[in-house]
Amino acid sequence: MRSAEGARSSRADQADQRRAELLDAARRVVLERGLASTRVSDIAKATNVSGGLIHYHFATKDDLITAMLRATSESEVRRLREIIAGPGTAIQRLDRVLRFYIPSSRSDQSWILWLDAWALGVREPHVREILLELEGGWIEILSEVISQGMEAGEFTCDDPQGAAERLDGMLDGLVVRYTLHSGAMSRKRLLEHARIAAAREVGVDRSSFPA
Amino acid sequence: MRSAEGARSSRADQADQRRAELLDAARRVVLERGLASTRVSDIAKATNVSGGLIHYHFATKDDLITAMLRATSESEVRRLREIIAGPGTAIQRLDRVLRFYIPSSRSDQSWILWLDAWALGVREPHVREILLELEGGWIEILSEVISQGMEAGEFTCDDPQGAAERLDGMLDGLVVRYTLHSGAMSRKRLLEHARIAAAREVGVDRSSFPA
DNA sequence: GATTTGACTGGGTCGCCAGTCAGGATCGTT
DNA sequence: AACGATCCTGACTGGCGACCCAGTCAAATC
Repeated sequence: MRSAEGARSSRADQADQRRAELLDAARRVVLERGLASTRVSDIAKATNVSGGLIHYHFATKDDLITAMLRATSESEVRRLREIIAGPGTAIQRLDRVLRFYIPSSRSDQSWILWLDAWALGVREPHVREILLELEGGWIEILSEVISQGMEAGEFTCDDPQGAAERLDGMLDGLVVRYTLHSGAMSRKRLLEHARIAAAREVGVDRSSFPA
Repeated sequence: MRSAEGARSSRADQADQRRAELLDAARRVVLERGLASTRVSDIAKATNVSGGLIHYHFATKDDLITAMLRATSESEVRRLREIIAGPGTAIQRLDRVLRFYIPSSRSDQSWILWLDAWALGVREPHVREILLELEGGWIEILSEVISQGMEAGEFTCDDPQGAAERLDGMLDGLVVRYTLHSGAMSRKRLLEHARIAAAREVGVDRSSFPA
């Protein structure tokens, strides 16, 4: 069942690559145009591919969108895990997580995707499930860093899970505000709020955070 | 330009009433079906009215939706103002605000509207403006109650505005979680989080809140 | 080198839905 | 009563967009 094990470009590989390419284009197009006004043909155009090909690889538009959201969510959680496995004190890692949460600049509109997904998730159980896993991932990571800090004697916290839920919620809410009305909430102020709240939750002084 | 000042049912009144009725139906339909799959004809059906009539009172569907969101937002802010103008100690009023924030039961899905509106607001400046006013209203009210409490000597807080922003953000984020996955976050737990965070922000003990 | 399999094209179809329009009913005014 | 303004109806349309399909082409297999 194939020429040699060195074969890098079998038919299956080609299909996988094409699917990944389509997911990528889908993400870009949805970010740019919004879920509501994204057409299958837009994604086809962005990939320089015929409209028919989309439906060859994905049965329906919903399938494509759902797969794209799943892929994005999984890659986000993967990067998060790398962060908390990284070097530094617990507070440094916590700070890195907070900064990863927050859009890195005015032009980073990646959160738009999740605003669309939240609205979609209300009606679509598959999407809702993806969102549940993503949020669960965030909370778990936060709670894990806090526990690490407690073991290291850096932090004090009698309910890491609860603290993680509160922090995660606050960041979600503030990022919505920042994404929608960046004029009313600067990135600096957002990060400051995050550090103040996090410092309180883990029982350290706000000045313990890096400048 | 009219019979007597006692006239309660002039043509203008009738039109106003019909418009209000349509806005109300629009809200119900959007909550039930979601913005994305709400048709103008659905709203017409829900009002027992012809499709054409909608476009007699509202030029476009967008106009109708925007007006509905504006009306809903304004009524929400109005009710909020009543709460903080009400009786009781500052902490009682603060608690009332928190409880007004949180959906009153599993079946209260009113927040779905704002999830849809957030996604819409990314592309529609008019909607974004409404959202800005609504959030601004919440933050202002929170900050006002906190200030009242400080004047009364109940609270300590060196940045009421910042505290209000953090609380508002946290509640937004947690309510999203509650609305989307009520299984992962009970109303009780949500309220508990709100009280813990609020107590910290205003420098009182969590036990100061009503049971 | 013949045949099969899989990737891909592009035109077509079919249903849906916002918005239009011509006309009808009802109200207020004179 | 007559008339104009306003409210309302329901059939219609024009465009759009997801999905289908018949056919092409190239790579894999025999």
